[in-house]
Amino acid sequence: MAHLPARERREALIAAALRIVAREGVAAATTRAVVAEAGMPLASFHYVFASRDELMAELVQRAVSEEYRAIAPLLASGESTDASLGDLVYAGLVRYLDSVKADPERERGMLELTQYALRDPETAPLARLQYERYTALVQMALEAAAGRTERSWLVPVGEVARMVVALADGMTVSWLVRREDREALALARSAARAVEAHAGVPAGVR
Amino acid sequence: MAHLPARERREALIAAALRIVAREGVAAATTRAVVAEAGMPLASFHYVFASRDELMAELVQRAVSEEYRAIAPLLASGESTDASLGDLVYAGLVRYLDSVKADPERERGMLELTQYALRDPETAPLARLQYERYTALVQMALEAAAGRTERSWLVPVGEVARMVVALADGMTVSWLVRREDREALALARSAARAVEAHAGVPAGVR
DNA sequence: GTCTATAAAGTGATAGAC
DNA sequence: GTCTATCACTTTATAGAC
Repeated sequence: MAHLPARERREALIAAALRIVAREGVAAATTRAVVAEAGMPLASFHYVFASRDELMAELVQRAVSEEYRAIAPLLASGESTDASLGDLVYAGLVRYLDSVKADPERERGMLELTQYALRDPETAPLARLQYERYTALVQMALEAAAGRTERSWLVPVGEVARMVVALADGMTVSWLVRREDREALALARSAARAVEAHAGVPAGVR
Repeated sequence: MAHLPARERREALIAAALRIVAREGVAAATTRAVVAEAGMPLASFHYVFASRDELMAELVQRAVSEEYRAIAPLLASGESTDASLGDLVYAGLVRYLDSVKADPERERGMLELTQYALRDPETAPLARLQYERYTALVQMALEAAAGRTERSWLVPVGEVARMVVALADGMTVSWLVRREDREALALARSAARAVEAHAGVPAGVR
């Protein structure tokens, strides 16, 4: 491991740790397992991290960032201009679900890291803050979707956003537990319709 | 610890372990910590459990049973006969939320145990089965609520039940992360209205 | 700078005294 | 039956050789 810059070592160890967390869980991400995964000697660990806790804090940060990335698809707009508001919400949920299904182990690891964060006083505020950012992101998507379909929200859009985040969370857990694609899609459909029910009609009854 | 029946020892250790899981997390529930919490010598542990894994499997079973108990309030019927379907769903969600708020640490521990179960091939099927039982329980409550208010579900009630379970899960995580009672109640309200949107009106427009 | 070797503490499990 | 004492192993972290 000759002369690898400390910055790169750090990144390599974080990447290795995230792989282990996804594959075997948070508990399995010991310093030894991490350096072995990265192909480094044990001493390299404390050369770039003061402690295992420091690594864990970094992992939590990456996890929330990754989740942020995963929820971003909700923003992506369908091109078809004749889509209803419910269609747009459904498409967003399906896209999010696809990102979960694309790498279930990673998603399960992310959930574990979120729970770990809630136990650690140091990183708990970070988790709370990030949860707010998710909601704000979803809120923007909902506002855009309503604007594009010329409809308006009957309740504060922030509350609708919270419900969508809760639904996405619940949908994720449901799929991770059951692994039933059809059920998950039906759930997304029901959820989309339920969300749409919070929007007012523009002209005639739908 | 003279002559305490093995059955009672077992129960005492399980109770002690659940307290530790709630207070400090799954990782902290070591054999030593558990027997210390129960005020027993270390050897008592392997006197009633073949291994730590056996204890963990037992904890997972208790956890899912406990969650079942927590979701049961959704069944409880309000006495007032003039409540709308949305009111009944809202009341159920609030009652569930109250049970979470009554002991947040316990709830967080239950979530951890559920995640632990998903990693353990031995207990994973149990978690999946129990998830089905939750949904069935909620479905019964939804059918009863619809019957009492003389309304009917526009989509298969099983799908509505899945959505309610997802919402309850998401609501739980949201409150555990944010600890904002007002937000949680608003979320419950939005969720109740969204659920009601899946029911058809009996006669006139509401 | 890099890494082997080891320290110090904690873990699940068990043998064997009473 | 009950529990002290201990084994064999793993963990985080560090000292010190090269």
